[in-house]
Amino acid sequence: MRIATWNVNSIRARVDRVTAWLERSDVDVLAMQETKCKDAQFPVLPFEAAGYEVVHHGLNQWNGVAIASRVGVSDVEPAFPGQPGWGEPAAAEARALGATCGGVRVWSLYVPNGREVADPHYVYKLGWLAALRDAAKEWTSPDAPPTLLVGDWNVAPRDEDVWDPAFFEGRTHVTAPERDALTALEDVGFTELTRAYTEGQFTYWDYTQLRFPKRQGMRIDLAYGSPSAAAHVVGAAIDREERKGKGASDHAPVVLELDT
DNA sequence: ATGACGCGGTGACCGCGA
Repeated sequence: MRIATWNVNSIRARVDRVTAWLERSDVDVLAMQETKCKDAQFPVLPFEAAGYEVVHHGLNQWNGVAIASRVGVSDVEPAFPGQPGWGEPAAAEARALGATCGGVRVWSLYVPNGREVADPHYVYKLGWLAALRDAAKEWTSPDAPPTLLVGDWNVAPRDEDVWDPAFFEGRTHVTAPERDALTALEDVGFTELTRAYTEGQFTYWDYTQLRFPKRQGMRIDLAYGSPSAAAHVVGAAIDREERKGKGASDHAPVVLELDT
C-alpha cells in the first residue's frame, strides 16, 4: 500500500494537478492539507473519476483537511480527542481528519503555523501538539489499528531540515519547544518514517525569493507511525518534480510505501 | 532548466502562509 501526504494550498486551484498526480503515482491513500474550502465546495467528482473516495473537513477558506482513498474510508473523525480550538471564544478549526483506509488509521494533520514566537498563535501551536501527543498515547496500544500521523507539521525537526539555520534564528518552526513537541510523540512510541529514505531533502519551498530553484527549502511535511505501522514501512519518497512549473503548490507530495 | 508569491474573499485591498 502506498500512502501520501500533500499540503495542496487550495484544492480548487490545484485539483487538476492533484488528480493527474494521483493517476500516475499508484497511491492508494492521499492525505491533503490546506484545501481552503468548505465541504460543499470540495471538487469530489474528479477524484471519483480517478477511482478515489474522498472525505473532507473544511469550515471556511482557512485550513481544511481531506483524505482520498481507493482502499475504503470508514470511521471518519473531524478532530482528534482533546483538539484545542482557536480564537475568542476558542472554536475548533479544520486541522485534523482521521479515517481508516485499508486497515490503517490515517490522520491528515495541518499543525498551526505559530506565526511568530511572541504571537498567541505560537502558544496555540504548542498546545495543539501537546494535545495530539496525549491523544496519540492511546493509539499505540496493541489492540489499536496501525496508525499514521501525516501532514504539514510546520516544524523542521533538525537544523539540517532548513536551508539556512541562521536565517531562522528567532523564528518559528525551529525553536526548541516546537522540536520537543515532536520528540514527545516519539516518547509515546511513534517514529518518523520518511527521513531514513529521504535524507537531505526538503518538502516545502517558499514561493518568494526564488527559493525553489535555489534549493532553499524546509522539511516540515512528515509521517509518524505507531509501532505496528512503522513495522510495515519499506520506503518513502518526496516528489520534488511536483513543485516545478506554473500552478504548483509550495509543498511537494511525500509518499510512504508499506508492505501491506 | 527549477525562475523573481499565491491563495480566497472582498472590494481595486487584506489576512494568511513560513
